[in-house]
Amino acid sequence: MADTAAPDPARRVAELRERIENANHRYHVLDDPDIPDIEYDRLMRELESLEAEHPQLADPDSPTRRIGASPSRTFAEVRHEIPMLSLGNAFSDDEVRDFERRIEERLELRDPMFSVEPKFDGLAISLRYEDGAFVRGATRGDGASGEEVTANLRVVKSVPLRLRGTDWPRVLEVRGEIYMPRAAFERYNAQARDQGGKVLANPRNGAAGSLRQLDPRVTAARPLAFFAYALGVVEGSAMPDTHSATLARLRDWGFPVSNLVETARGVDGCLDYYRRIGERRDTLPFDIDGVVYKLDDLAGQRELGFVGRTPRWAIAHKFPAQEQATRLLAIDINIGRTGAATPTARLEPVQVGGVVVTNATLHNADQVARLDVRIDDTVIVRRAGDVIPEVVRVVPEHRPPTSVPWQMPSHCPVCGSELVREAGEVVWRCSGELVCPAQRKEAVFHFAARRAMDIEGLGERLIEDLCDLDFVRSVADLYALSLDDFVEMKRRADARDGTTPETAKAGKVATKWAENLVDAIERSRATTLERFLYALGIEHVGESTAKALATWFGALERIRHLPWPLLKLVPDIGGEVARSIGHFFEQAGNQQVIDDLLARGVRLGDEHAVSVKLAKVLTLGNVLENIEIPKLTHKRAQQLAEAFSDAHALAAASHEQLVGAGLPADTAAAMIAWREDPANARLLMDSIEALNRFREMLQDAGTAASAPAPLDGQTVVLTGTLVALTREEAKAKLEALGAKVAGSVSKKTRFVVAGSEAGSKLDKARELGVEVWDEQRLLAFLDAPE
DNA sequence: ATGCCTCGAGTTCA
DNA sequence: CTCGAGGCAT
Repeated sequence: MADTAAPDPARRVAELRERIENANHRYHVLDDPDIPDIEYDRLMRELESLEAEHPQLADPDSPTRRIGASPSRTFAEVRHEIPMLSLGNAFSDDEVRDFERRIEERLELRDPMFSVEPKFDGLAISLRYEDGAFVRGATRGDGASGEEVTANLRVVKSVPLRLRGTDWPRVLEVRGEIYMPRAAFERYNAQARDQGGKVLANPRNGAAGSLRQLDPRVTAARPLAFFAYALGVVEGSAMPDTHSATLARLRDWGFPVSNLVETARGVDGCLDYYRRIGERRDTLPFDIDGVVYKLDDLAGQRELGFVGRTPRWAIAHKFPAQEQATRLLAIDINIGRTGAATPTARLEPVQVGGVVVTNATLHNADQVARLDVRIDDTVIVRRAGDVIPEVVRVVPEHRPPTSVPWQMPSHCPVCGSELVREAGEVVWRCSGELVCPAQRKEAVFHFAARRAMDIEGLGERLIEDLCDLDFVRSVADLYALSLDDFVEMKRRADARDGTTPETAKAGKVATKWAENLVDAIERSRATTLERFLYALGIEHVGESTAKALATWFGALERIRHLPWPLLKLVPDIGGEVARSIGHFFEQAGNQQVIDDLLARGVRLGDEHAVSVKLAKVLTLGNVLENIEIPKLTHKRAQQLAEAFSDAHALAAASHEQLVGAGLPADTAAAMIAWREDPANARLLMDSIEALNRFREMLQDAGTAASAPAPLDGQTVVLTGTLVALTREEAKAKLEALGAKVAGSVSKKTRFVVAGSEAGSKLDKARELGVEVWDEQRLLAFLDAPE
């Protein structure tokens, strides 16, 4: 059979490629091999040697290339022109019935046909074909954009490199699931164990991890497979009008489509399918976590549309979350940044849904009481729909007779300070504040976080060591650390742990990590007021509040010594938040830390003048109202402010003068009595001084200040997927024009920008009669704001 | 007082 | 991501 003459290498190469791809298709897609492995290997070797002899015949789509190209540095981002969906979940028959009833009502029909399929437990991807050739593959990512993993997908044998047949569209995107068959997973792990390699936790993580390999040759060694189940962009040719026919067409083109896919009529057909698949679940060659029902008729799908990012025409019917019984070994207390004491269950390690679970949060003392979880209990652990393990309940039969209800300890396990609970609050907190090492560590961790000071490389372990070995007592100490300090710290940590110092092994050159850290710390010195305020870790001050403080007051000095009741002048800052900020700045220790940070070179590059927005709310009446003088209502405060042109005169006014200004006698008396307290008198004076100071600044800054931003004070909402801009970019640009970008639509919303696949927010906007813009209009507006 | 809406805080594992 | 609670409008 061998053509020893080999007259035309090009023709032979083409022939070999075709035969090998056919064999691949029969083997990997149809699961029906037509030639023995030995024959396949022989063809492959022949092709390899021909390609080596005749480099001009090389082709990136040759089957020999499936073994993998050389490593790439990182993954590029790929935007999905048509976003990749997430599905709504149903956990009960009733939820499926609701789903079906909604479709029947909206489309006014009975018992529609559904395409029903297993829900593969793998990794969703999108494959792009142009003129029949595979050109790009990407992970689902967040649905709007994912990572470009073309090289890794090329080595997956059931991914066609070229489409079969001829009638395919010019551009075709096929969506589906990459998964690792169970047998292949077992085989891989057995081998890995033998060779002392890394064992994969479960097939799903195996698939996900394999695709994210930077080196496709590693991916090639992992046994991955693919199932197609949906379309993305299609250009240049008509497609069938049902989902099931679409899948059949994909099959013809060479895509693997699971043979468990069926059609079913109405809810009964769906539920029947669910049960049949459920029975077979354990014997299937791959993991599934439920089944998916999709309305088969594509016109009906279009009519139904989306709610948010999930389609109304499809739903995932999940199998019950996997539950496991295990022993609860202990309940530890975790102390967070704010001192919150969170009970955590330490569990006998147990496999739940494929991963080993050893910890599960118990949320708070009330939750522990509700479940009546006790040490040594046998508990049921579940990895609910998503990932995070939770304790569902106790198995009372297995409870040891001597067990006693668990109680929140009275003192912090870390620093020994008392644990206290505010009236009406659920959480217990460590009262140690600055002295509690746990809180200090968390504070440093928060400070260094990406969204705060963004000190790259300063992670949990390092912070732990720095704090434990006393190199860092406050965040300001970070800025006094030298290269030698880091090296010395590492030496002591190694000595403490009895580990062999890497520095000793490799000589003194192994300090690159320390150099990087010193650099990272240096870089973080240049920051913004907003990030700095957030980094301080003041309770109730997250990114959004930090930003508000920064824009309204413009400079740290104006905030850190402000009588805290005045913070309430800023919208969205109320009593609780203002008090918390005040409490923070009242502590000398915190002020010292800020002084140290500034002295050690932290620079707030964006400090600016007070916002003119303050002028509107900065009135004597508002100030009086916000410092909460007893009996002084909003109306009375405004009235009083009208009567006194000189704020200082008001602060010193006698009972008679107050009554003269129109205040009822008892209100005046209450104010005088309140003022007797030196602390209150002081607050009044300080507030008035701050008021006058800001007024002057506002005048100096010039009332001629810039015209108000076009969208000043207006709220806009983004929904759906934008094409030209990312959501972040759009948000930044709108904010630059003075807008506030909110997450949900209300009557106050000025307009909603709706990208493609816009969902419930768009519905809501229409319902409330809020103006809706498309992306074009937004772009035009950003280009030339009116 | 009541009911949205948004923001903050906390959490698991690879 | 989910829950709770703070802020604000009704």
